[in-house]
Amino acid sequence: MAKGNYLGEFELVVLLGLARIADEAYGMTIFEEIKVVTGRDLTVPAVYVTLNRLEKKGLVLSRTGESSSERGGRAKKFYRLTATGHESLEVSQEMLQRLWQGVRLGEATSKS
Amino acid sequence: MAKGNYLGEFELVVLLGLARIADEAYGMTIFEEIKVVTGRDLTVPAVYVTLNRLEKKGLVLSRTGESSSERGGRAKKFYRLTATGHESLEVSQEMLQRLWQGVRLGEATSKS
DNA sequence: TTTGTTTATAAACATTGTTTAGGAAATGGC
DNA sequence: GCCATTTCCTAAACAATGTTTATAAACAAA
Repeated sequence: MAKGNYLGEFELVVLLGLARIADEAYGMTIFEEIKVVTGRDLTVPAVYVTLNRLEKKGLVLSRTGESSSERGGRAKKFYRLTATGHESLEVSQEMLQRLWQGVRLGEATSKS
Repeated sequence: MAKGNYLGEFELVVLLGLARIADEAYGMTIFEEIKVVTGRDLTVPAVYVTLNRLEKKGLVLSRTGESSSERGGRAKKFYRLTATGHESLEVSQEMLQRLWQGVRLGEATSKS
């Protein structure tokens, strides 16, 4: 396992997408949430792959929903954050906040 | 090239480390800055590898410093952000801000 | 049983993250 | 000069994460 075990870029995005959804979050919902909020051009499987990896790492947990969707379709897998996933978010947040503090993005970057 | 071309997790960290240093930023300085600000347990080569990749992508630019360090030692490579690198930071910042907004980290995550 | 819908997985490949080992370029003492 | 030491950087390999393409599971309705 990696040294610090920090969240990858997309892992963070998916985790935040999940965290934003109050209830009954599953693959498609998370996909939509990310797409809407970020405008990012992602694909559905990308989200699934990442959710599976996050689950393997213990950052999220899933339960399989009851079979009957409105009309047809495979059962949903609902996700939620674990305590560890929650902590990972906090760690990422703190680290990024500290790094961003002291950065002035609006000014000249090249003078020489 | 990747779809959205977003900054990787460590790429962002290095870019921010660089951005925080007003002048004469080079490998060791950036390494130290990241270490001090984040408390992260990184290695020097990790920073160099990433700087090289960022330069290849046009996000940073380097110039080789004059040879004379205090007493002995190879010449430094000073780095600065390019306009593109600057934009990448802005894009990352906006995306993360939007995602974080609406996330309440202080509350219960599991109820069922 | 066939068709259509929704959701999810599998496998492969590309990029990024991290480590281990070593080389380049300078200084100072002998 | 030659050798040891200091400082900084590179190379190559491997591990983890990001992304795509193709495909399958599970159900409803015709």
